[in-house]
Amino acid sequence: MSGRSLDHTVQAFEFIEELDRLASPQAIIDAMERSFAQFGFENFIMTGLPHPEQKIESLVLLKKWPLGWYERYTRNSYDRHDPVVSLCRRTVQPFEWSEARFDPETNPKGKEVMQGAADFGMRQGYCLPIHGLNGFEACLSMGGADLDLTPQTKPAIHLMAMYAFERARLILAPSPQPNPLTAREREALRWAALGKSAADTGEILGVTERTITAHIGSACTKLSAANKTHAVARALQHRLIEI
Amino acid sequence: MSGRSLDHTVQAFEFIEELDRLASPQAIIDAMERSFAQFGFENFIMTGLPHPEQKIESLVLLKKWPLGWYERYTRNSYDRHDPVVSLCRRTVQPFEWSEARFDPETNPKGKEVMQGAADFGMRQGYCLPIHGLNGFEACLSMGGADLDLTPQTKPAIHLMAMYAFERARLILAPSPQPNPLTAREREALRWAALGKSAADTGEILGVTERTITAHIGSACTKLSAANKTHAVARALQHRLIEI
DNA sequence: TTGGATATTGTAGGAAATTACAGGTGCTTT
DNA sequence: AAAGCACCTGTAATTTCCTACAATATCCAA
Repeated sequence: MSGRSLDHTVQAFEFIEELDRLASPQAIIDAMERSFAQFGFENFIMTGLPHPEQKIESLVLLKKWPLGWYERYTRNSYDRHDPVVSLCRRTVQPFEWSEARFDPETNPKGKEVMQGAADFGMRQGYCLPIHGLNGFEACLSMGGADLDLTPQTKPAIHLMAMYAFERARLILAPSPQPNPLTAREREALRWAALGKSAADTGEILGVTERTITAHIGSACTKLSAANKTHAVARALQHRLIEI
Repeated sequence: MSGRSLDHTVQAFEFIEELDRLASPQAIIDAMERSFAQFGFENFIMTGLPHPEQKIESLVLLKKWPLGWYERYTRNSYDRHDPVVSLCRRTVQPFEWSEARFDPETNPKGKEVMQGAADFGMRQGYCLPIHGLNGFEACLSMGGADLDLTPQTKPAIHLMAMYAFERARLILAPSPQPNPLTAREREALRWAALGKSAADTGEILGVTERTITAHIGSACTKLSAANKTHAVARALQHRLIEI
């Protein structure tokens, strides 16, 4: 192992040790800024990936990101066309932005997004997808003009990014919003997701079919769902039920 | 950082570099045996987590595991009661076996499993859960009599375990199964997940309601789903559709 | 060229879901 | 005590879904 790689290695573990002592988002940003700079990263953003009805702005945990680019990105909802976001949803392994292929036919804005990032000084990038349980999706995406990405440095970056994300998540852990569904509504949806009819579920739970129908209807209202299938999809998406 | 931690750090990255050159499962086992020994691990097993109808034996990727314990474990289907397996399904972060709590009331065999492992020389253990994209669940579980688990060594073990798993997965399971659904079936399910009726979707896709019904029916057959809601839930769970 | 997969559409009957209207019980908070 | 919420149930009309039986067209690979 070369001396330079060894440096990275040691600094990666020192960064992780340091993380445990950081108590504020800004402290994490500062530490990341210092430690990721050795690999050429000038910017980074840590964010959840939005559902269709969500905006990415509401899911950003922390960032050091070109302001102009961030504004243009959010204004144009580029996350819906970003090849990096798309690949992020489809893999659990970290990847270089350049590996995020896209079809210009079906996604004409893909090129626009990648070019925009380059215009703001991020010609290269590295992205760590985060997949939690039940479909929680997030990422730590890092960019720069000239990166030091080699088979030696990538694992170090990977490790640093993972622990940085976990630390930020711990600190910023959004106050857990209470589940809007009642226990019965969740049960009714859960059995529906498993293919049971209202009559089936009623038998399982020892109530009438009519009661289950009422619970499903109530859940549909709360979830702004058009029907049972829609409600189940939304409940799964938002991890309100587990199957 | 202490000298001892530095050793671990360097060896972790050397292990990862070495992995890329390993082409057989046995070579991975040998390398893991050498590299994990420094942390006190004498045994390890890399395995998928079984669904209710599966046996864990069919999902083991590779192992260096006490044979007597493996036989007793599989014979008694201990994986259905193992607190480590249970926690593995519920978290994405690595954990010590001792962190896997269980309620003796609802899971009387939990104690039996943990004691059994200890009897075979594994009084302590560390487990890395693996959660893939299609609801795929796996883990790399490692055990020993006296482990060196500290805030310094854990990230190194974590990194080594991740890359060892990924390498083994590459060698042993090179071809992920293609999406069993056709493009039309996915479209039909996607619109259903968004709350559209068959008639709605037919209008959107420019075909008749009957055609959408046929696609949904076909998807139900392929997914062994009882109805549309069930099919959508399964498709979401296995990430066959994106909404 | 021929078989297989995919996509498409039809009819028809029964099952299930959705909605509207209406009401009762039990528990907790104000 | 009153109000609010979760939970439970009923009838009835309407919509949507599911399935069984059939059939045609296209594309692609053996």
